[in-house]
Amino acid sequence: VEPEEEGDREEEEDAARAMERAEAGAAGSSPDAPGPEEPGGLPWFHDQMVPVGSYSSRVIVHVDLDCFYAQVEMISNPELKDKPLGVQQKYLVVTCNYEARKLGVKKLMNVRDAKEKCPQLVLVNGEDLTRYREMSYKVTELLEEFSPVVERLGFDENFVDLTEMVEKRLEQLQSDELSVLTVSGHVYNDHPVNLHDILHIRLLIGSQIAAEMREAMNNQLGLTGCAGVASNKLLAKLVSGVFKPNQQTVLLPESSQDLIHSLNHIKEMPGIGYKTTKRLEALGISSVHDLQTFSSKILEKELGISVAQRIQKLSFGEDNSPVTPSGPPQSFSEEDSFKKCSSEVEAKNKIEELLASLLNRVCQDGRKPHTVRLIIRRYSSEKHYSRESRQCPIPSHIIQKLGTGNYDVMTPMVDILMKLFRNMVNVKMPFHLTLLSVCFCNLKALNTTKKGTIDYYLTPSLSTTSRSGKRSFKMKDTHMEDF
DNA sequence: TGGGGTTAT
DNA sequence: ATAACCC
Repeated sequence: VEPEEEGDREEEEDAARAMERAEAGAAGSSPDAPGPEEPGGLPWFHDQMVPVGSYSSRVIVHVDLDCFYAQVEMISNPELKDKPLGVQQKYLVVTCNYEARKLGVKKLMNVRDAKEKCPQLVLVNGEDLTRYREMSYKVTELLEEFSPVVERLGFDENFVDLTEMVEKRLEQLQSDELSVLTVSGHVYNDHPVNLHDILHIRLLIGSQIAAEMREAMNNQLGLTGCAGVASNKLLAKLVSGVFKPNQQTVLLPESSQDLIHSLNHIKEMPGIGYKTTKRLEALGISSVHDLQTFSSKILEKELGISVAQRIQKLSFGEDNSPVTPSGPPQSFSEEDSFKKCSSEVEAKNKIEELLASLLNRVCQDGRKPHTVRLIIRRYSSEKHYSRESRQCPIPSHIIQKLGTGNYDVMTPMVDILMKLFRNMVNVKMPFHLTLLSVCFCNLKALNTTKKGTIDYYLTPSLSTTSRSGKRSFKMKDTHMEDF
């Protein structure tokens, strides 16, 4: 499939053009192409394989667990299994099992509406995410056994780049196995599979790996979910939802335009969120086709070159973003929302609760946070979404004591958080908060400072510039001396 | 709307 | 520190 010229073209490869090349090479029309039954043992496509290190069409799987929180609850308490079950946070049913969905319960439905629709609905409280988080990482770790390149998206979705794994299976494939190669699960739009098309072959192998992943999730963790296999993350994600509970779908390249045009509105395009949708609608853009055909120049002026180019590519089903291994989390946070918090004592109590949970989590993780942040949401009748935050470095003497669980780290941390609080909220004036959140971030693997060694002075992040506070590389944190 | 997460600016 | 995105 490798093009001869095109030396310095950008890595993003047009799926359609890759296809043309693949078809031209793979259709068997070339008179001197070796046949599938070639006695040399090498299947016909081996000479089409892409040289190591060059860009090629990828095989990506998107794995999406079915109603994840509800599944975890049903595993915790099997008596819930055959009942309509909703998971409640505050006055919302954030998710529910399929029994409940059959009876009309929807995600993010008000508890009152849900009970009205479905009086038999069983509700469990899901405000404590601990068990969901733990199960979520078990899933990611299981997938990492297949291939280490796993990117998490929320607690219940993962992308895996299967390209290398597929290449390996392709190399092991015997020519007599090729003719009996079959897809696992659905093919989007029932598009016919062409075993003479190398891209089809690779995606079929991807679909088999996806099936193995779902089997492993079910056998080892007792979880069901969907999977979508395609040539990039956008398409994999879109196609994973086509057949819904506990099924999988592969997208062949010829159907990618059908898939993206199956979206009824650009707001359904992953990567186009609330704000961008509003701005696009203001430009008269509402369908995928509208976005495809809209002037690139004007779009760039309106949204900035970065967003404009990215989302317009998305509208064609193009997405060159890599599957970025998530690894361990970048931050830990705990939040609580409420109708009203209007006194400092009240806030302090809530902050202490959040902090206590966080300290346990951070202790378990082993790494040390070097930054702490306090986030609030103020009451406002109309204004959607507005959070404010203050953050500061955690003093090193506190960081040292974080893992030990022994010394009292609560008191000094609460002091810091309350200073951040008073920096945001004028406690001498009336206030009305509806959310408090504490976040630990800037996590570092402990004790690798090499202090006193020559490395210490040769490592830019450790030497005096970043330690002298005011001359630091980026001065974003509120420093405690400023109070 | 909950209780989380991420990256870019 | 905020704003956008994701679940």
